[in-house]
Amino acid sequence: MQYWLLKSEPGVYSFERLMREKQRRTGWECVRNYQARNFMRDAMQPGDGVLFYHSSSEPPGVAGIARVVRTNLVDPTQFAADSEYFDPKSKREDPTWRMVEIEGLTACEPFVPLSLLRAEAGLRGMAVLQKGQRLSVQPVRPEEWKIVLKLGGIRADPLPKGHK
DNA sequence: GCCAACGTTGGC
DNA sequence: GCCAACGTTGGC
Repeated sequence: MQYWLLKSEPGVYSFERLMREKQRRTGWECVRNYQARNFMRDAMQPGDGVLFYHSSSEPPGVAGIARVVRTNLVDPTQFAADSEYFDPKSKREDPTWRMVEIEGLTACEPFVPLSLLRAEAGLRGMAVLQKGQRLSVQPVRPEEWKIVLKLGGIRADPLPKGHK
């Protein structure tokens, strides 16, 4: 079991919106980056933990946590001709873009702003804090997961203890 | 709005 | 396969 950080602009899709979805679930559509695609296709597993990160917002930071429900699903937006995420090169029989389904679990209370993540010694190596890191799907270490939950006031980790 | 960092595109 | 040009991300 592994942990991940997923970025979303709250103006486009927020953690609050996820929590209002039927079953609190949504397909993580519209990712158009190969490295992120590969994580969703090859590495993520049902049951993995997700830090839901709000980017391009004031302030940016972790809004809540979720879990991975299903992985390596076909992103339908690549075939939607009227979508800005339409990919004319993608083939039905071999779709280029994949997604995962996630389920919202718990909001951070309080919200964990980026500035607080930066101030935390134990998070120095966290991917989202590294200069130039723009990837929208990032692996998170178990220690980092634990620290962020603590900062976000989530006392009881809702996910089963991971083991390597 | 700025701009550094990074990814993608396309000519050669 | 190189790499310049261009587009995007995302914090500030």
